[in-house]
Amino acid sequence: MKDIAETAGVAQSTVSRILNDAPVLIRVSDETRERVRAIAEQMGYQPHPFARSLRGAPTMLLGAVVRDITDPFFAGAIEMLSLKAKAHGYSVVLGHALATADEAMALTAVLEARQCDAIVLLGDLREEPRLLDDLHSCHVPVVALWHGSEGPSLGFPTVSVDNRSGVRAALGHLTGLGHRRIAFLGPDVLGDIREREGAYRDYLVRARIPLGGRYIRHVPNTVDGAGDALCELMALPEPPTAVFAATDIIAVSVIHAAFVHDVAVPAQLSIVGFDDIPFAAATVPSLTTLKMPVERIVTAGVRFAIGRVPDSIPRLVYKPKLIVRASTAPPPHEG
Amino acid sequence: MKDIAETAGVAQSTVSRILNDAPVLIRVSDETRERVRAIAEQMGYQPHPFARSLRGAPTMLLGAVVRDITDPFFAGAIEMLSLKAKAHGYSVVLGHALATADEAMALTAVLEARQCDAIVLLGDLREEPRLLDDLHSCHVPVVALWHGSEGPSLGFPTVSVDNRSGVRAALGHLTGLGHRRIAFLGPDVLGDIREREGAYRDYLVRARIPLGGRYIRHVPNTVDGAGDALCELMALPEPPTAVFAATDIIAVSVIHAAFVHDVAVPAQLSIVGFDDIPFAAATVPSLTTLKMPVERIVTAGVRFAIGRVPDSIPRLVYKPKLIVRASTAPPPHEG
DNA sequence: TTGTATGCGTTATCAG
DNA sequence: CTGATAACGCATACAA
Repeated sequence: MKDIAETAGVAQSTVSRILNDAPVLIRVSDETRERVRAIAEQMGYQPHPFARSLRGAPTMLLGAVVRDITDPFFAGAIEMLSLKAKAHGYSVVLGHALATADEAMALTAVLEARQCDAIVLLGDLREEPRLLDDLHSCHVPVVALWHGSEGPSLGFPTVSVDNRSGVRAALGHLTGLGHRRIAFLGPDVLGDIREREGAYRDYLVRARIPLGGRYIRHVPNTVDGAGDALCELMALPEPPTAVFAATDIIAVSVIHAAFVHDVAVPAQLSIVGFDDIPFAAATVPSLTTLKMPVERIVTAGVRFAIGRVPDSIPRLVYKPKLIVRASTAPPPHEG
Repeated sequence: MKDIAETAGVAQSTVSRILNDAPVLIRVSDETRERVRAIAEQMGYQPHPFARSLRGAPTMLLGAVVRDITDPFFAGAIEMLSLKAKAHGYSVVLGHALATADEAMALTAVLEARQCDAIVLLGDLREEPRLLDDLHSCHVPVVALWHGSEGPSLGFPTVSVDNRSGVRAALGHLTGLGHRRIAFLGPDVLGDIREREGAYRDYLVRARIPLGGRYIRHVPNTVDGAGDALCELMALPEPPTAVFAATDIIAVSVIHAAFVHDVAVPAQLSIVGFDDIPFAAATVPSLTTLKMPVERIVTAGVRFAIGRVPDSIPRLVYKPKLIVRASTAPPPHEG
C-alpha cells in the first residue's frame, strides 16, 4: 500500500481511505480516486487482514471445533458452515477435538482459536470439560450446535435438532406399521444422542408399550459397532421387529450386520436411522431416517456467532423430517 | 505484554526476549527471567500470532482447498491433514472450491488463503483454471494431493496414489476370479480418475481382453449417480460380470442400483471400488476395494508444504492396497 | 481535499 | 545484561 501511494504520488492514508470507501463525510476528488484505484488494481493490491485485525478489526475467522470430522454427518455440517460463513465473508479454521487427543491438545485448539471472531462447536463436546472451561473464559462468542436441547445450559447459545419430535415421528411411523417390539441402538454419550434415548423411553411409556429398556443397547458410533448388539437382540426369546438407530451410521451398521446374519430387512426387521446422511439413500435397502435441518441449524448458529450477542442465552431447536424409504415395513406375522 | 513488563518493572523488549527463549548469545539474568516468567504465567499471557506474522513470522496456518468436503474420502483426508499439520504446530483453514462456485469465489478462496504459510490442494482442481492460475502467482508453497501422477505438471509438488498399480491389483483380482467382461464406471473428470480409466484400458489391452471401451460409462461421483449406467450395461447382449468403480462412492451407488434392479452381488455381478472409505466395510455386501495410503500421502504433502522448498518439482506416488471383501466372486457360468 | 502522525503487539537492532 | 526505538501494514484522529 505504501508502494501504491508512492506510485500515485499521494499519501498512504489517502489510499487507505479510497480503498476502504471511507465514509462520505470525507470526500476525495474523483480524479485521485480513479487514479489510485487503477494503480491498486494494476499492482494487484491485496489488503493484509492481519494488520487490519491488529487495529481491532475482526479477523473474519470462524473457529470450528468438531467432534469427529470423519463422521459424514459432520462433514456435511462443516461444508454448510463453510458456505454460510463465506456468505458473510468469514473463513473457517478447523480446531480438533479428537477423542484420542489429550487435554493439552484440546487446550491448544482453543488457544489457536482465540484469534477467531467466534467459535462454533459441532457435536457434543461435553466429554472435553477442559475445553469447555477454556471456552468459558474466552472473550469471543461461542455457539454450540448439536449439543442437545435439554440438560443444564452450557453457558453459550445452543441450537439443536428437536430430538423428541424426531423420535416421535420415527416411532410413530413404526408403531403405525404395527411394530411393538422396537429396539434402540445408540452410543452411550451425553447430549443429543442421550436425548433420543430418553425420548424413546418416554414414547414407549406413553404408547403403553412397556419394554422396560430390555431392547436398549449401547454401541459405538461406527459402521462396525452394532454387530454384536444386533446378534444379542435377535437371540432374545422375543426379538425386536424394528430397530431405531440413534444415528445413520449405526443404522448402516445394523443393516450390514442384519445382512451378515441373515436377518431380512425390512421383512423381518425394520430399521430407522437419524441424520439422513447422503449414504442413507444408497444403502441396501435404502434407509428410512430423519432428515436433519442442517441448513437451518447452521444458519442460526452463524447468526449467533457473528451477530450481536443476545442478552439471554438462547436455545433454538429445529424439527427433523421423516424420510420414509425401503428399510421399514410392517412386522412379520407372529409365527 | 506491556502490562507484564510494567508489573515486572522491566522493559517490554526484555519480556519478549525471555518469553521467546532468545538465543543464548544474549544472556538474561536468571533472576529476571524467573520473575518475568512467573508473572507472565500468572497473568495468563497469550502471544498474539497476528502481530508476530506482521513482523514476518510464519502464520502457522495451512490453507486447504478441497474439491468436496462432503466426499467421505476427503473428509478423512482432511482429518489426517489436520492431524499432521497440528503435529507441526500448524492449523488448517478451509478454502472451498465447490463446483457450483463462480470464479470470483475461487478467487476469494485464494485471496483468503494468501496469508497461509502454504496451501494444500486436495483432489483434482483442474476444473478451476482460474484458481490454479492464482495459485501460480502466489508466493507461498503449494502442494497438490490426489491430482493424479501423470499428465503435464501443475507447477507444484504433487503427491498422489499410484492409480495404475491400484487398477492392476483390482483387475488382476477380477481376472483371476475368471472375469473377462469388466465394466468401468467413473466420473468424467481429469486427473486421478482419468488415470484410472486409462490404466483400465491399458490393462485390458495387455491382458488381451479387447473391449474397445464398450463397457465404459461416465457417471457423476454421487451415491445415486450410477443407476442408469448400470441399467444400460446390464441390458447389453453381453452384460458385464464385474464392475470396476473409480471411487467407492460410485461403487456404493452401483451396489444400490444392483439391488434395486435385482442384480445379485456378487453372484451375478462383482464390484470393486477405490478409496476404502469407512462405509466400504459396511455395504451389503461389503465392498472389495483399494485402500488409499492416506497417511503417507498427507504426510508427504505436509512435508512439502512446510519443509524447505525442493529445487525440482517432485511427484511422489504411493501404492494402494487391495482389500478383498464380499462384493467379488467368480463370474456366473455362461448360460 | 489531502497529508502527518499515531498505535495495534511483536521482534530485531542498537545503544547504554 | 537491559532499555529504548524502529518497523511490519493498516486505519483514523487531527492538522493543513
